[in-house]
Amino acid sequence: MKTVVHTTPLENLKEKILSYTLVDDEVLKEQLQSYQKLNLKKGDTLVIPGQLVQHFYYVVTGCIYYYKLDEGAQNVLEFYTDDVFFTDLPAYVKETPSNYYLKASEDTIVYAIKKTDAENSFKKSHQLERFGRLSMQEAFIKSFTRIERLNSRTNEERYLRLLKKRPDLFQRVPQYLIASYLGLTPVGLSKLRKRLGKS
Amino acid sequence: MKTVVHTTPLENLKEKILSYTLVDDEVLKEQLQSYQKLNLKKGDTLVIPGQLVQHFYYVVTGCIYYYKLDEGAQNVLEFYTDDVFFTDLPAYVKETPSNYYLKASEDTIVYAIKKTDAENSFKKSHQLERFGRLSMQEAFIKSFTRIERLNSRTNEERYLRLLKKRPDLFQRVPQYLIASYLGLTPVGLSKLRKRLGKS
DNA sequence: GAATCTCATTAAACTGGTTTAATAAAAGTG
DNA sequence: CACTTTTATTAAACCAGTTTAATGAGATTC
Repeated sequence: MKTVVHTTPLENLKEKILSYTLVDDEVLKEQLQSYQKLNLKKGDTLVIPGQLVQHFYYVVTGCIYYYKLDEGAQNVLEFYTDDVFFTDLPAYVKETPSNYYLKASEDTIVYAIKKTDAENSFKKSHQLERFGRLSMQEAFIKSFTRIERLNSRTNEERYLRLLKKRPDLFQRVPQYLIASYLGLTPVGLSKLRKRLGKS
Repeated sequence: MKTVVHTTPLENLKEKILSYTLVDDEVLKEQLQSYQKLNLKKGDTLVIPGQLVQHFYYVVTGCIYYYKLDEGAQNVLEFYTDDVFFTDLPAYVKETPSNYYLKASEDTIVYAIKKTDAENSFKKSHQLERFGRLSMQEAFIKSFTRIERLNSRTNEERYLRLLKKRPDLFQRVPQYLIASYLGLTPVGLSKLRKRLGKS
């Protein structure tokens, strides 16, 4: 009989928060109670265009992709996978209808916290406010590296970089979504791959 | 004789901070004392590659552009103009040498706060921590809209959008930097403009 | 005010993408 | 298993950008 160290999803979230800054146990406990667990099936959506975005999310396992439709074409901005926070921030902050989809590309477990709860906790606790600042800072830096890549690399470099940095994506997400993320058409990515394969 | 309401640069900064959240007067006063005023001439740099980035900055007037060199070519990521906070965040946060330049494209006044001072103030004051979080959130959203544009628009749309949103840039910054910001060569931008002019 | 720099435009040849459409292969589904 | 749906590849025609190099037009400097 095997002894398994069982990590609950909520413990993942707790560890994640503590990775940013120290938070007293009672405060953290109360904060964690504000999160609601959601089990999403492949294809389920958290947000669709026109909706208000009243939650902040955390992916425990699975993959959420963030995209919009431009003249019928999916346009992928980001993939959120294991142990990251996300939401549609512009809509969340401004409380205006979203222009985006947040959709599970596979079965996915997320925790959701209501904006009002999140804001109250920031107001009540300096420590959680700090966690908020630092996680936002991290998100900003990630977003910055995205800009860096979009701006400065050729498609080929971006493809190779993604292949190296997030190889799991190529297993779990269809290639046409990756093409979109790289700013290519599926045809374009296919040609690029062919070109590389030959050399 | 004219009566002029004179706004000092420091008052700009004060207003900016208060635009995010309430901060008690004494706390704010102390915070403002941590900022050092810098008068930059056109071409002066705040950061060059290889340097550590130990300050957070605020542009009062003027324009700082944020770029790196890729095989000799300037690659512009952002222009920071009046009343915005900025720094080279990845280098600032990780305390690793910068890969970028921060350079004045015209005579520019900035305020600078040392990282240690900034961090202390966040630690001491929940209100300033909150200011930190909200300003970071705003920066993230701006960066996000940049990704949105880089990712989803054609060069033509991006050009027209920039022309509309930040017409001042076209007056104060050479066109080849704008081309770089749009992800084009100077030649490419020139052709694009020609094409548009004709139609 | 002549000489020098800096910046924008144009031309020509080239290229890595696009679109559209057909085909092939793989993955669900009853 | 056969059927349908989804995803990836290929081909062909096209185009918006690239590079390189020459020219032009404004600023700057002495």
